[in-house]
Amino acid sequence: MKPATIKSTTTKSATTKPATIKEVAELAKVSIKTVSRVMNDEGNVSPATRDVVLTAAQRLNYRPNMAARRLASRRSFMICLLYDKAASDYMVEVQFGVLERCDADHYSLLIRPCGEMSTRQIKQTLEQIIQQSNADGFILGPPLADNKSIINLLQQRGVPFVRISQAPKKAKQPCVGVDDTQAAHRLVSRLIEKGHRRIAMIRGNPKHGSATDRLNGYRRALLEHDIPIRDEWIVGGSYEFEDGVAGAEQLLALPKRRRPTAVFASNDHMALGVLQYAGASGIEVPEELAVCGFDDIEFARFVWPGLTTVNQPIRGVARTAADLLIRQLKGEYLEGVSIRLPAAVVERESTGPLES
Amino acid sequence: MKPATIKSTTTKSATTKPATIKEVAELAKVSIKTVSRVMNDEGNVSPATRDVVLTAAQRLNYRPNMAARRLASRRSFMICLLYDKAASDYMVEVQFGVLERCDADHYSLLIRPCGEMSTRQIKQTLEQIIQQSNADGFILGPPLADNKSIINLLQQRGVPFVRISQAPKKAKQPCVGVDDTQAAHRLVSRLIEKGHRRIAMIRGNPKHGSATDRLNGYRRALLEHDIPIRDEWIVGGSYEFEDGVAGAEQLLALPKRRRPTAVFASNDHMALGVLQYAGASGIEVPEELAVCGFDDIEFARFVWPGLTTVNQPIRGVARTAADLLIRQLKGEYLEGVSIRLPAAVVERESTGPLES
DNA sequence: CTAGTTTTTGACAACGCTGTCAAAACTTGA
DNA sequence: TCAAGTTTTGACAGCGTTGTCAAAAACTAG
Repeated sequence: MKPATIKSTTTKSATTKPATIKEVAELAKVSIKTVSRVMNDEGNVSPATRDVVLTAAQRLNYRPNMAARRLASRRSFMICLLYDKAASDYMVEVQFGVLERCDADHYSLLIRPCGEMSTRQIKQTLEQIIQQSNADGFILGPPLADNKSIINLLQQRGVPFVRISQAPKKAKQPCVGVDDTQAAHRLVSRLIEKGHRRIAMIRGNPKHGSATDRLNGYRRALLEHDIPIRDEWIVGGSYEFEDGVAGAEQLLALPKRRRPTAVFASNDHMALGVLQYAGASGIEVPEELAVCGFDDIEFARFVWPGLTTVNQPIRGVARTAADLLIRQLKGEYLEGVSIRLPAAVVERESTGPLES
Repeated sequence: MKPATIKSTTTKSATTKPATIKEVAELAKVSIKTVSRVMNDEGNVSPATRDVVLTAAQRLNYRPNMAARRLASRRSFMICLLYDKAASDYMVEVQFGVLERCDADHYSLLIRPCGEMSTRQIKQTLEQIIQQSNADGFILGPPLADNKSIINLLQQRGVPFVRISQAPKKAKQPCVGVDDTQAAHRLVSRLIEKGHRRIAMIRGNPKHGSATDRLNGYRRALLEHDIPIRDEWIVGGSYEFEDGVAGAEQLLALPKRRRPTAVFASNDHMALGVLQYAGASGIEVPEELAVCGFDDIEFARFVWPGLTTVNQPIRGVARTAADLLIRQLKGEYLEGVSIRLPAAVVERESTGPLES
């Protein structure tokens, strides 16, 4: 049976209530199921029918009702981004990246910051999201991405998820991250090339896999250049500005000849802390002390001297994570996939004159 | 008819598929409608029945399926936060605030950054969200909150929304904001108290209502102290770091006696730009030049000298906005409501010694 | 031209809830 | 005790899709 051709009429007024699949079907003189097939690109629809349906849909300004679709298909077309409060710039970038990919496939994004929650609370929240909102999948930002307990829960429940983490480990779930070790290695090597031999490091929050990776990069760079690794040049921290201040204080209190000439802080916040301490105590950067960080947050270029650091392709990582998740939701098999995007060293004034 | 009491049995295993309203009804020996009433606090349910239903629900670990609820009730229990890309710290705070309130009433939050979209595109996106996702209401962040065209669209469609804006204007829709004029006035007054007479201002992005307000506060403070307002001390800007740098350059290029001793930048980004320019050109802050900003972004306290600025209760504003929206959705009549939260001046080193 | 195969189409029952409306059960007052 | 209210409860029809399965149509090969 040939579907009827549609005669043009006036477009529906903007304030009318949305057209339903039934109306489209009537206008196109086909069954609602056929309309459904067309809207979902299910195939097995003759091109002619497809056209008729499409123009009918367009004429009525039809958009499938998500609630109905969700109910009937038992999928929510929602993915949930779970994250700690983390650095705000970082998360905004992640959100952008994920959203970009979601939009392409008409997924909605649910955001769920878990800053002040215990693991127990997070798990409870997760249960609720899975059951109530029916999220199709999750993206875990750091450091939740490395939380065994949460991963297990998701795995048990059989909900697909992708981790954004620097530490892929042996986990089966897809994981996207930046090669922190390599980047840290490059950064420290650069310091060595510039003539530094006494290079200190301020470590990151041990809860984040990235902290270890960055430390390893530092170690490897020193080893490769036969520079001994001294414990007194490796101070603790947890990614906060104040840790940088404290670390700088500790390092610069060392007797002159054991005092480092360069500091690699595991992230920019801490590096800025070092910068502030140096500024406050009259120590010239970079002349007396070279400083570098990691992350390339917005303010790395706003301070004086500009901070040498590592720029991570956060948005790209996030987009990739979303991509992996959506592909999984479409049925692709991605077990064990782990993608690491390279990060670039950004040199600014805090490690010496740029023309060097 | 008395509903049956429920005998305790083993709790449902975690991996079982979610219980439905029907199952709860069966267990409680009531109709599904009654369960629905209890779950929605509809009233007209006897306390005894209520208890029975509640324990049944608990025993089955029942959570209403959102998709079904949405479809049946023609509400989505979703609100959409629409914003420009804006400063990331700002938006993260807004998100937090809105989420806090949303969680309390089991609303989901849809985020929709419109950074690189034209007004036309935004309107299209809006239509889609309204029709497809059925968002119950919107929260507009600045500067979208001041976009006539968007407001009109929402109004026409009859979708409730709340604006987050400094410039309530005469609009009918509820609006929440910070009293920027007052805050700027206080800040500049403080500078005057400290002895400054030659106070410059770097203006904000004219698209944001806040830019005008802050300028007005500056003006009023000067007027009140009989300090003439000089055009050469008011330079343009659009809230970007670089505008601060450029503004500082322009201001500090003035001949010595007309050169300002203090600069009020309309936001922290620009103030940090001023700080950087000063640092790079060997001008001492605060000795030669006092600097202050607006917003109290995270880095205001991380630079040296720490930046004097205005701390806005962003999270509170956002929470209030969400509150107004949700109350509207519940049927409250809030036309014309406009709430302004006060902001606090935060003094740091950039405007002189703190003990002053 | 026919039987067999594949492709295209449609009827109709879910999906899990809320809205409507009427029935049942309780109150109240005379 | 009964009629007239009021409160509590339930039956059942949607809500707008998708999934299932079978029928119809269109091809293919002999």
